[in-house]
Amino acid sequence: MTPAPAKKPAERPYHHGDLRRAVLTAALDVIAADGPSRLSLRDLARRAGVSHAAPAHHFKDRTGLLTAIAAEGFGLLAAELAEAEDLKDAGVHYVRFAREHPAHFQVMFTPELLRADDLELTTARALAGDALRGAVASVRPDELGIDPRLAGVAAWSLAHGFATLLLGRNLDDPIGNQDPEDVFRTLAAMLFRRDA
Amino acid sequence: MTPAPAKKPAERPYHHGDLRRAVLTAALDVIAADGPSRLSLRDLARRAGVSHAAPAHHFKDRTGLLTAIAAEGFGLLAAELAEAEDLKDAGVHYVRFAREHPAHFQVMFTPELLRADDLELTTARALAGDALRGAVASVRPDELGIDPRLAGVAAWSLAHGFATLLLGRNLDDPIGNQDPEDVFRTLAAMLFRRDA
DNA sequence: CTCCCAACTTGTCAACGACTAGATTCCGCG
DNA sequence: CGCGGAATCTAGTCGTTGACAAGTTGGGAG
Repeated sequence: MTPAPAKKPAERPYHHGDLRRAVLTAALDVIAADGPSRLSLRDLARRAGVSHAAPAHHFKDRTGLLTAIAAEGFGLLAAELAEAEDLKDAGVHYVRFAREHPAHFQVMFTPELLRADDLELTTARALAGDALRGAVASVRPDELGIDPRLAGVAAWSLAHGFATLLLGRNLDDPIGNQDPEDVFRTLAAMLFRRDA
Repeated sequence: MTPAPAKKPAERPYHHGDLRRAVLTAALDVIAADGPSRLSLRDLARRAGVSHAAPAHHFKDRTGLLTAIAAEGFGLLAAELAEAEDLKDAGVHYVRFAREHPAHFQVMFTPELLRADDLELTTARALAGDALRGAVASVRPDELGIDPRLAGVAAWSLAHGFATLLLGRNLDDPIGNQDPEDVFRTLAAMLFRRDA
């Protein structure tokens, strides 16, 4: 039997074709523009040209939609971190991810919007966690001189804080129009410089 | 006809007394427990024992309430930072503030929930910004060896990221049951250790 | 071809934010 | 003391939303 990948061959008959993806994409637009609070399932349905209850069939409810977005985000983050060459570079990729997927990033770290026990979410998050720990392990222990677990927390905190403040437009003044990734490289160098 | 028999010592008079403070406090409870998204003006009114439209008189609308909370938060943060002795200590106080006022902290850095041009908010934020810059200025330039503005960004990013991840319960595994402030002191030491 | 089931629709309900008009109480000022 | 304006709170309403229930459509497996 053909697996029937079910791409979208039709315009918009009774069946939308790929409503799930359409709703996800529209949701990401709304969140990036106005935040998760202004997200409305009915609005997404309108944008997709379907009835007001159609999205619920794919995501159960609002929380389900946001959980799906977070899970997708952790998958994308894991892929991004996998490309990093060392811990400092992982931070750069972390910041890049936040800037390229601001909606995902925002939802991923707003736990009260998510179904914490969702399987897809927890596995995707674990994947991203593995990627981070892998980056930490790539540093020779004598290079940082402290518990590698704390080094991971330090790197994560610095990257997460920088990314969060950046997305919240809190760093516009201090860093002006410099490339954020370059600025972050400087910060990371402060954290991981070897003692002479 | 005398009104209904008084059930409790303080049967609700027509005027609440300090509804503004009561609504603020209740809102902080709700936000700390369930996040700003589950905040409902009508629910707060019920908790305070007033009609569903009463809170709007003090805060105009939902955004007004959240803006008032953020402004109060920046004031509290400025006071907390003013007690710091140096930049590293300012970070410790920043983390302490986030733990002691999680609801304020969350709202302060969720700009899409706030009225950005609100006067009280902008002045309070400026106050906190001054406090942070003051802490940065307390460091002798040769001690960090880089642009002091970037040092401020680094310190803020580290403290903000650590606090954010902490409140989101993302660091439960890595730091176990250690005192978060102690952990942060270690991280800050990484950032600001002098070369050689 | 038939039947099953996922995708989608229509209808409904309670809750909410926002707005309006009106009632009650407080307080400054004469 | 009392008067009048203003602050505070109530009551009613409207449009929107999330969630749910029940019915409809159509594609595809057998």
